[in-house]
Amino acid sequence: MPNERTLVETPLTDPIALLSARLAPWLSQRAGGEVVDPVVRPSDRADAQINGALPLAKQLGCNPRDLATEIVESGELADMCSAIEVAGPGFINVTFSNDMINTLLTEVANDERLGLRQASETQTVVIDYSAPNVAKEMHVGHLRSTVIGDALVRMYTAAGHRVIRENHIGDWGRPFGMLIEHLLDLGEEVAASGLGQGDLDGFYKAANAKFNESAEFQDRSRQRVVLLQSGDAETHVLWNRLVAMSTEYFNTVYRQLGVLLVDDDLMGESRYQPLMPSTLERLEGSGLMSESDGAKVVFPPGFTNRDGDPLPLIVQARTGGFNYATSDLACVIDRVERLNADLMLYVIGAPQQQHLEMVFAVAKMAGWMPDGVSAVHVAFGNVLGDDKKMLRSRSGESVKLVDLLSEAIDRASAAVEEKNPGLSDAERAAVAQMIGIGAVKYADLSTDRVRDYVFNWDRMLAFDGNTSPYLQYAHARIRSIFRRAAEEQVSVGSIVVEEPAERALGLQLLAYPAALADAIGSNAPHRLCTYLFELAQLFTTFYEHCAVMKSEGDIRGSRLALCDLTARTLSAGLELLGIEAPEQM
RNA sequence: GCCCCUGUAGCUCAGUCAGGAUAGAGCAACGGCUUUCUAAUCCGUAGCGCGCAGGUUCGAAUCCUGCCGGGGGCGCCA
Repeated sequence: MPNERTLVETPLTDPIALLSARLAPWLSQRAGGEVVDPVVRPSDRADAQINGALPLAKQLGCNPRDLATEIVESGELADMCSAIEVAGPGFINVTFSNDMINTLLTEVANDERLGLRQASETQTVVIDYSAPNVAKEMHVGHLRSTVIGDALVRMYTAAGHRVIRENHIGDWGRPFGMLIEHLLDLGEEVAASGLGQGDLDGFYKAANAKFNESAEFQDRSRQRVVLLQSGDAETHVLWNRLVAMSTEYFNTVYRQLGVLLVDDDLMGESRYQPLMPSTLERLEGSGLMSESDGAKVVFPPGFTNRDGDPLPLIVQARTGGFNYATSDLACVIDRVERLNADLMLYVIGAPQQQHLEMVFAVAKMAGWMPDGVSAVHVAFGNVLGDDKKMLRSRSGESVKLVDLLSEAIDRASAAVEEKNPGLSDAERAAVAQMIGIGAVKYADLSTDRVRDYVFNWDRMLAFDGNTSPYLQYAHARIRSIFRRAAEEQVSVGSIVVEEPAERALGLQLLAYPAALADAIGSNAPHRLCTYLFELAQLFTTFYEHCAVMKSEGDIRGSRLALCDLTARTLSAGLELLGIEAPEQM
């Protein structure tokens, strides 16, 4: 797996990274040539603390306080700091000089990329996400995959990688026999008015009910599956209709949600069917495959079943059919050999963990994932209701994603109308869309994805706390300042931090690339959320304490520049999360 | 039975990957600031010792072991 450093280039404008880079050679020399991590961390006692003296002193067998003192007295860091002192058992507390902060901020303010550097080694990153099923409703589980995957796509792209989106839709398999037969029974006109209008659940349930009730329908369905798999032309036309109607519907959801997925990203299960025989042949040739209970299987080491016996990955059922393990293996081959993937992310629910681990293990054993190529299961937990159980509608069914999104927009619209009645209908609609969708996405992205989270309208739409509206509001306020600045014909000047609130805001602005690196390194968008929330908090503190337009001259120019950089950082960060930043709200 | 994830203030969550100095935020509670650059804000008070018990370490929410609660997975569906 490529390490964090190759995924995100070390920023040249982050004081902590600069401090670390400055200190590392000195420490290394002191340690006799070994590579030493200075262990520089943000601190609440100063701007940063250097902890590296403690472990190094232990290694060298000297007193940690003396070593820390030695570091301070070396003068190595003198030009970066306005204060530097040894504390406690050997910590070094560092206060960055305002000169350095101003220089770095000026550099970032003049940089369209806000200090982010292009990766020196571009990786090809394949991201598998969303994956709804044809003729089935999208629900909150798809929300998570779609929203998290979309954020990762944007983040990796921003870091300078080549990102390939893969929407592995469920467009193949046994249910398609009954779905096609049901389509025929209804007639295409009627089916289109159902599926095309987004009544996927109704269609699927009706087909399923018929399947359970009618032996005759079951027969037809089974025969239809055979026809589909054997490539019967008429059947394929019908199948294509089903897929087309569903993907059209998915696209309306994607547009509503504001994610990047388009038709070119569709890479459904059906696409891997032709690759499966050769996948099996290659497995056979590798000598890994064996037979068990009539099925063709591979036993990756380390997996056991209930009885403690080795657990197989079944690649061909007793009946001769392929299954999702075969398909997923073919998929790995395709991504590595056709797409040249260096890194494959699977944004799929946590229950699939063992399955994916087994697939990855087998792919490695077979040599399909050579050194330098890696696959990561980006797992996520469930969306819960207030009762801490899986989110359900009042009638006890899973919640349709479209209903959820339109409710979000309705609620946002009502809030906007109350808070800012001056907006025109069109403006309100646009803002409500940004706020409602942003709130839903941010609620999903802002907690550690492996945990379940509780879905709560009031909390996610609140204008304070760690929410999307709070961040959007901070942005809108800045834009408001600039509307006024334009009227008064004043513009940004050069940044000179003076007040504590200005300084704190400035330091946070410089930490943007590091925050992205952190988020990418663990495929954790919530880390970016945390950063942006802190940024918004520091901005509002600054906003309260440092009047911008009421100040004058260089101070006003500097504050405007800080405002501008903050707005750009908020907007860019939100964009990486797939959330829009309104000009007013 | 085995394996995986999870357990931090009343509530919702950061912090665990890379161990550091009195454990953080938001909400709710309480108390302040307002003829505002959008108060959809800001300032302050109070509240947790991190599921439990051991261990490693100069130092543990963070690493290790065991146990407990919650969720999930464990052969021919995907």
